[in-house]
Amino acid sequence: MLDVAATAGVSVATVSAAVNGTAPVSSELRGRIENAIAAIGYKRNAVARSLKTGATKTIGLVIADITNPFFTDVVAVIQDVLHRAGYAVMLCCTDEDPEQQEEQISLLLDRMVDGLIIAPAGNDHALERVLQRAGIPTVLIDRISHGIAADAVVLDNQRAVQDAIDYLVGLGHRRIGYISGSLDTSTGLGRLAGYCGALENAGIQHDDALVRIGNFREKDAYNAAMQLLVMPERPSAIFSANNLMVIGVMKAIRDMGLRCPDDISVSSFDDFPWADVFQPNLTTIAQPVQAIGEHAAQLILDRLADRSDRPPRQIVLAGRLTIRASCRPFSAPEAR
Amino acid sequence: MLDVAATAGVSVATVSAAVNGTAPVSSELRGRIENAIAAIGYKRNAVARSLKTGATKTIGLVIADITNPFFTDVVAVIQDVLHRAGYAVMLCCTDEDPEQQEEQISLLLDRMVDGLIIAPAGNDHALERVLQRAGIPTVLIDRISHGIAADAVVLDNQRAVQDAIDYLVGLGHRRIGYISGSLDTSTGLGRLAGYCGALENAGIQHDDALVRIGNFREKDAYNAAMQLLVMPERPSAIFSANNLMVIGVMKAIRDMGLRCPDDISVSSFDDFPWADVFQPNLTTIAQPVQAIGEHAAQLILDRLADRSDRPPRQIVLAGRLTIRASCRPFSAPEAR
DNA sequence: TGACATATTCGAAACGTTTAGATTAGCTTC
DNA sequence: GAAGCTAATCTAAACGTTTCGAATATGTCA
Repeated sequence: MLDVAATAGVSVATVSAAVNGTAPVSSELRGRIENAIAAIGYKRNAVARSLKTGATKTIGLVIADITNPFFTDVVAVIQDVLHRAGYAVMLCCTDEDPEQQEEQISLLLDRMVDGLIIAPAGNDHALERVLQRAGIPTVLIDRISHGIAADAVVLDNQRAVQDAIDYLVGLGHRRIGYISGSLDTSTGLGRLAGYCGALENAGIQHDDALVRIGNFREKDAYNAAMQLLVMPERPSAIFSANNLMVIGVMKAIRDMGLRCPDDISVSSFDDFPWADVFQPNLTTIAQPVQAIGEHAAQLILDRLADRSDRPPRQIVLAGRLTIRASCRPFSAPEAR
Repeated sequence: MLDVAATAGVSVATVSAAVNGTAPVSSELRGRIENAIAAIGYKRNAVARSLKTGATKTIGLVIADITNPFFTDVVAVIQDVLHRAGYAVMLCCTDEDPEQQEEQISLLLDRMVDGLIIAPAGNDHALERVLQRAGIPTVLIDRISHGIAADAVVLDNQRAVQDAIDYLVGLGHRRIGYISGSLDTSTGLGRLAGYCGALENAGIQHDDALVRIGNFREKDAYNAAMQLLVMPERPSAIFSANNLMVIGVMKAIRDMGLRCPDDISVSSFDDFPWADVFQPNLTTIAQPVQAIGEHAAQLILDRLADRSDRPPRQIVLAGRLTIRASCRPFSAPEAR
């Protein structure tokens, strides 16, 4: 900028004013400055700018797993909206590990991000303290962390799972296996509550043995499903609490020599773009990823715009049960 | 940091030395400083640090589409390696649009990233100039851009596709449809060359009408496949040049009332984690995503470590044809 | 013509670090 | 005991911006 000022024969203050349009500059000087900029190939140094202004125009985005299509779908729309608003996005993954989460958030805070969008892993109170201290706008997505009073956009997980289980019950299923996500997350908890609620409504006795923890991971879900499938009286249907886990469930079913939906019905949280064209065509709960992303981005932009301390807003969206062909009416097992 | 220095009763230089370990500090002062840091809750300001040192410890990562599982797999391992080395990653998406690409790169350059990992969109010479001017270490992944002399890690696309087409030819197929990616990319070109090469080797006359551009996008691929399927003498097999497009191909097949593999064989570039458990079990070319990511990260770290101007290294990896059940031996159409 | 408002432009002090070079203190060594 | 080292610490100048208040120029009005 000094070089520009020198070749244009003006002061740096004027260059700054011209570049940012923060103060009137005569067209004469503006012309000279623009020429100088073009000649030198000057680019404003965002780091120095950030140091002075205290704003990096960057948002930190913390999710569990970049390999999970649900998160990437949401990330894609968040990025889109924020870029349009002049913000860059710094993406970090926690692998569902609270310790890594803290590390990543610390890294983002070091870099002075202006705001944070987080899908919290675990239910650590550490997060609460860290965010308190950071004192920057934060919005929670997908999951909420107990005790953190922040803007959030989440799904009505309980309602959504209840719909799915109701559907299975309606097909006559009574012994329904449930592969749960980590119970350290609000999603894990909420979805399980939906399962339990639906069973209770239907007057079906809850059987602890039918609920297994898959930690939202394919591998863990595979093992969990295996345990379900080797039971003497195995479930006639299995519900998986997310997209990654249902792959594990399907692999377990295959490895046990069973077929879906002939031998066992399967349904899961999160939709797949290919579900319509690959068999079994999975019956899923589709999340409104577009809406989730847009709301999250908008919430953070609002907070960034007016620093007013309006009370946190929680946006709750609904999942949509998408019935395909992976669930069959219950039929008594012939000879197991 | 001044606060820390003040409460510890030392100079900022000493605090800096203690924090960074760049100069010896007596254990006496080190203790006082550590206490002061704990008391105040001091965190080093990375922005100021970057301004002074000229390094942001951040790598820009530019890909086409965060929604594409191939890219996210690669991104995941790159992030992992770079984080371990103390670098943050800033992820940007171009949507295969050279203009957006330039914008995103500009944004990263503004923020003074220390290096760039790019899967270039288009074959613009603009990119070349921009990178030249930026003068920071760059590694290209997945695709190479003509005329850019940079480190790169790519696949032997031609060889890989040739293997797949050889396989189809071996099954007796003669009219093989090809859904191509954008021919502005080296991957689009290389994969098409593999198709053409295999056909030539087999002595099969090339038919332009069998090659359609799907631009690596599901939607475009759907339309492209539709054109193939309404031909009077439609192909008996279709190869899709990436993962997103094969979904479009399958949808087209379904919408035409056909079945895979009964009526038509399908194969594609890029593997799916669920391909083993959903029918038709796709025969695919799996890319070594782990290796791609590790090499890319290592190349950039090497460049960052020694600024030596060693000639660019190009790492070429091999794809692996994974035969499943989506291709059948050719049988003459009965009554089409 | 002098006083005053208005419109531009400029000088210089931040922002929070790093770091080269100066300073000081404490030891050796002759 | 002076000279010379070494080790630890400090002072102060950067890094490239933004921004406040001062300075300058131009025009207007009495």
